[in-house]
Amino acid sequence: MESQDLRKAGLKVTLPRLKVLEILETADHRHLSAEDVYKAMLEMGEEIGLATVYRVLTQFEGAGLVSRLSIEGGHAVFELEDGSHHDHLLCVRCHRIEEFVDEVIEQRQQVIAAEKGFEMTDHSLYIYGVCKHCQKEK
Amino acid sequence: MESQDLRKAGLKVTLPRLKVLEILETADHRHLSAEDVYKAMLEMGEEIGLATVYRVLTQFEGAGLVSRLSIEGGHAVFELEDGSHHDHLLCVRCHRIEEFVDEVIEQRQQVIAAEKGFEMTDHSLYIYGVCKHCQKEK
DNA sequence: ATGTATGCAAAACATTTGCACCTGG
DNA sequence: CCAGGTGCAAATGTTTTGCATACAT
Repeated sequence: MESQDLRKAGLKVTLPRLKVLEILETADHRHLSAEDVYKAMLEMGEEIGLATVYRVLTQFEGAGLVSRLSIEGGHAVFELEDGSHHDHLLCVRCHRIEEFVDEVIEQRQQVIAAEKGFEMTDHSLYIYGVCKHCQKEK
Repeated sequence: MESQDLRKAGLKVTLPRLKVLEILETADHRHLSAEDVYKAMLEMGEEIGLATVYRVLTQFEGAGLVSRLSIEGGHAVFELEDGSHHDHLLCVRCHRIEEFVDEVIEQRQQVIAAEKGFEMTDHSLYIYGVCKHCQKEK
């Protein structure tokens, strides 16, 4: 029951929050923009303001329930946090997003940060390309 | 003489363009936002509109004279293109930006893209951390 | 009750665009 | 001279905020 997750995060269990969680869990793609969530809510027949969606997603991010991807080109995208770190591959044609994990890269990053005298706190890696699907199409 | 570079790119050699190039070449840091360039121009006593800075930088990007970094947190940053591909390390405290090249990571990215059936067109990698300098300060 | 959450509209940002005027070749 | 470039102001798109109202505990 996700109400617990909300309470644990110090957030009151409200309808909008539960609905946003539900959408993140049941949507066909794991990666949704605030706008996507907003539209999905309306389609579900739930009243909500876009501002609330942003507020809720930001709070969820702070609580570690979701993570925010900062993709090139304006709007942010959110995904449910499942504890497993991973990076992303993005199709420049259809905007499909895939995930991957690569230990070699993870380690090299540590080494590079150390070489430069940085205490690494985070990193972001996006590989852009044309996915299988879109290659066929033309 | 950089007028040549402009002409080669099919751009008229105008004062604003030359000045923007000059600022990119002589600024103390290699990485400047449009706003930074704009302010530098004004300080130099040159009249320019912010819109022009954006237009010029975008054209330069198209011409391969500069590249655009899409860092987290809103505004884009531009650097003079020197032909050598590299990625970036960013200090989360002082916002210093350092560059690095790592063949191992470059290759792994190719492999990952291939495994996922992507034709890789580009990638963006940013390592965030606390730089040497900022570690001492506190 | 009472401190949070919400919705709406307005503000804030970074960036882009329309348009009349100016300028380089 | 004339296509292309510039400045300004207004438009854009995304995200944030102020404030009065509504709700969870």
